Amino acid sequence: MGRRSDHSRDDLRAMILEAARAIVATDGLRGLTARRIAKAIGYSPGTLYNFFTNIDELILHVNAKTLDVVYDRLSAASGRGETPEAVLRAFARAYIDCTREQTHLWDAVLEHRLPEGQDLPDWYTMRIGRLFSLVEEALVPLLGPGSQEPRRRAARVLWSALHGLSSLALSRKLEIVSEESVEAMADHLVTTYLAGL
Amino acid sequence: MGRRSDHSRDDLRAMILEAARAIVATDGLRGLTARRIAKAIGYSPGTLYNFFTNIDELILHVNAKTLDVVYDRLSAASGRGETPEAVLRAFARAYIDCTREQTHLWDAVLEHRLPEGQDLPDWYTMRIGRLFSLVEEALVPLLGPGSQEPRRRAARVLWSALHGLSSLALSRKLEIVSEESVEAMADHLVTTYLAGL
DNA sequence: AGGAAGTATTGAACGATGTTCAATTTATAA
DNA sequence: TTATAAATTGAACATCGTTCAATACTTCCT
Repeated sequence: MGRRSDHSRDDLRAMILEAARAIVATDGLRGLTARRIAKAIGYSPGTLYNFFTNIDELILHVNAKTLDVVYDRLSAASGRGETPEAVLRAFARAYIDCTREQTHLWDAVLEHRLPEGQDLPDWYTMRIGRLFSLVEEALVPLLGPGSQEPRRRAARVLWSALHGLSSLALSRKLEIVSEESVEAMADHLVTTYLAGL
Repeated sequence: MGRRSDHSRDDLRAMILEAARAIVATDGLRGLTARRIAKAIGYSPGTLYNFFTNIDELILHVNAKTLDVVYDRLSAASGRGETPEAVLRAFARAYIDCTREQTHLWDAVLEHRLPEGQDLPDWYTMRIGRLFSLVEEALVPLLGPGSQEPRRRAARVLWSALHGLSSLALSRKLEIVSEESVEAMADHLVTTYLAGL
């Protein structure tokens, strides 16, 4: 079989990623294989390698999409809330909700590692940086716009802390009884940390 | 080939785990294969399956050992420090040092997931629980021995926060903009959170 | 001592994986 | 219409985890 015109180049690329995303969403990273993606879109495995150099890069794009979704959710949540504390609590809540609604997709973000020696590409790290920035902006009213360094640090620490909380909760390593308690713990974390500042 | 008497049953089991651990330590989880472990100890791949039901269970044991090392290090560090804050800072420091010294081994703990639907065995979750307990004990002088629930929560939140910090640091997702050391951020986290309490 | 019973170990085999690439087929340009 | 370029295939390769009949060794019993 040779060149087809069933789909444009961009469409095909999008189809691959969408199929991969759907597989990860239902079966996790373990369920993702080149042959399965290919079958899902009606192409052969080799076609994937016209768009991605290997499966790792493809996963990176799937994860980038997940990061985008989280970013959008947090952006939407940043409006709800007057005080910085309220905004940050909304962030925490949105983040936890997000990871709970798409467990496998978020798990893929945490689980996946590039092979030894390979660094994350810039277009990927930028998406992580954006999340930090969101928190940083929320801290401006509290710490003042002048002092960049303390604000930067606070944003990183606070975000990392929330990340740790939700990641342990996701893998059920917190031995939590009810699901409500993760939110309660996040609230507690935000309040206490801000009070400490 | 049939039954050998080169090593006792316990020795052989220990050899398998030690070989697996060495491989993970140098090449990460990606480098770990049944055949490679077998070759390292001079046995055939099939032998591994006399001791472990599958590779996932074997990895779980490798990770359990890593958790034990971390626990021992934290225990040793708990002596250094008068105030709760000093103890917790020592914890944070020990934890970060630990994950930095054995990057790949700790990465394996974070990276590995069991197949869908399988829960972590009790002998594994206990090792996680012990780490929480360590933090909880350090909080007794601060929160009093009576109130279990707030102490429990504080321990979980604080530990999760440290975990998030070091896990993001390990995957180099924190140094995206700032240069500040992880140790400084951990110190800041402990101080601020305790102040907030 | 010698044979029987039992057990540990093997290694070939199976189905799956990621990845490559010559061959093929189609679209486009001349 | 023909020539050129591009995209798609699918068989092939090496490797993976895992299984299991065959085998070679230990141990036990007589």
